Amino acid sequence: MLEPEGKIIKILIADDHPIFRNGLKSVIESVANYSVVHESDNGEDAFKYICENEIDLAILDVEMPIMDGFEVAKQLHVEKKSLKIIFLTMFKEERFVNKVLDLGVKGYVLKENAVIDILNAIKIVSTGNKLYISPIIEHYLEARNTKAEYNYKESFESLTNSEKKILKLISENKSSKEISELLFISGKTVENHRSNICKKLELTGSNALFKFTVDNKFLIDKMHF
Amino acid sequence: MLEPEGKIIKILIADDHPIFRNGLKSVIESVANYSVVHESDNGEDAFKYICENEIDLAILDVEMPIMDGFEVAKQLHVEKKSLKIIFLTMFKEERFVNKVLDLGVKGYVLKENAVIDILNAIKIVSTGNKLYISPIIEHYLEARNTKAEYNYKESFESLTNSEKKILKLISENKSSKEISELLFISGKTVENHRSNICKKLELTGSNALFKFTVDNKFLIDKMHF
DNA sequence: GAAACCATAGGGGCTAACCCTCATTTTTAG
DNA sequence: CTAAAAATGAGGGTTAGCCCCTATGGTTTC
Repeated sequence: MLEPEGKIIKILIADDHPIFRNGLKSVIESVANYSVVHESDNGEDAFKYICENEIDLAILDVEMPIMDGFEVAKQLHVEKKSLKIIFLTMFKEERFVNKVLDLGVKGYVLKENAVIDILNAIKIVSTGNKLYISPIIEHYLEARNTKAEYNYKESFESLTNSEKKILKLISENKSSKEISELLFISGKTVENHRSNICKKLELTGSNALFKFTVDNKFLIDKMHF
Repeated sequence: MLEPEGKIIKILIADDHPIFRNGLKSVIESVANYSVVHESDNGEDAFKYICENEIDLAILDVEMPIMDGFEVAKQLHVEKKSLKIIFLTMFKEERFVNKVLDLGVKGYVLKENAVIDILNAIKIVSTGNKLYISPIIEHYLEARNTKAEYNYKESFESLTNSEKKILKLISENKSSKEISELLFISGKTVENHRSNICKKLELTGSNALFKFTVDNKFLIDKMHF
């Protein structure tokens, strides 16, 4: 493993599993000019360290306590432009990848491919402004792009605050009656909102909305309003 | 880290994340008489190795390709009585712990506590027939035992084959009409089955069945009929 | 062969959610 | 200030699923 440049690349790793962190560190430091300068077991600690110290690259686990990888990236990329971020995750779901790219994250590496992929990812991401995504995920994306897929992100943004509030409660398995009692509004209003949500999300049929919230619980939980 | 006995304990580790495996190995082998004799990145490989070789302890990730930890344990504990099994997992859900204990698995360690817990677990499990469960999970279990919990496993077994078949299809988001067309039976029959399933599972109210299948998808997928 | 169980099927009632349309008030934006 | 957008409410219709009942033919079991 040789690198053309002698410059030391300062790396932060954040993952809540100490054993994984250990393994990751030893893989990374097998390359001479890579140095792991800080380890975090949660997103908040990583965020603080990055704000207060100069580092080149942050490798963030997506699933972490306190702040997850998404949160950290969201807070960071506005202020720190030189910083590169690589996500480590177990999820190969497409929707994640989209979200990641929106945040300005440069790398997306699947944990099960980590040994092979992480060094490639660091190399590509740290030398220039290029993107690295685990090959297996790229394969996924290609398959995805062949079929025209409805863009839920866009649709979510077309929802009003009331609609989002109600969508959230539907995802928590609340009936229209329960929602009306929680929000101190008429049951009829709730039903009207439901109806409008269905229209905006292009959902039709019995229970379509609840089924949608089940399938997209992740996105709904992350919804801000 | 001193051990009273000089006997070498032969350990197999199975986890689909190579970096985690590396880290785990180095933690384990920091103890003189622990030796990792084989690493697997999937359950099937682990199963085969264990069948063909004499090892003392298998540390299995619950989430693995081909065969998961549950499958491996299920196949093994009948034939190999001297073998000890420790599960490594990210899930602290109670239902998993119950399932694990039923299989004769001796250890249950959460990945986020792995560095501290795994060596304790190996020590306790390998010296005698004792059980080790990550303290944080034990805390969970205590809380759980105070409330009387409905036993779904029992209820599942009370379902007839037709009912199970239909429950599976409901979990796949099929309507009664669709199910009737798939099974070549009247829609009314499907509704009767639904009704009986609701009675057996003690579910009432609109959509309760579908909500149940969402919450218990894991169990339904494992259902045999 | 009676009892029990199962799969099948239908009648009929009820409700929650979906689906229109319309109307009023409040908030927001130009 | 005015126009658009959002939030609230309602009337009225359809449907899927829940729930109660009965009933018939087929197994299994004692």
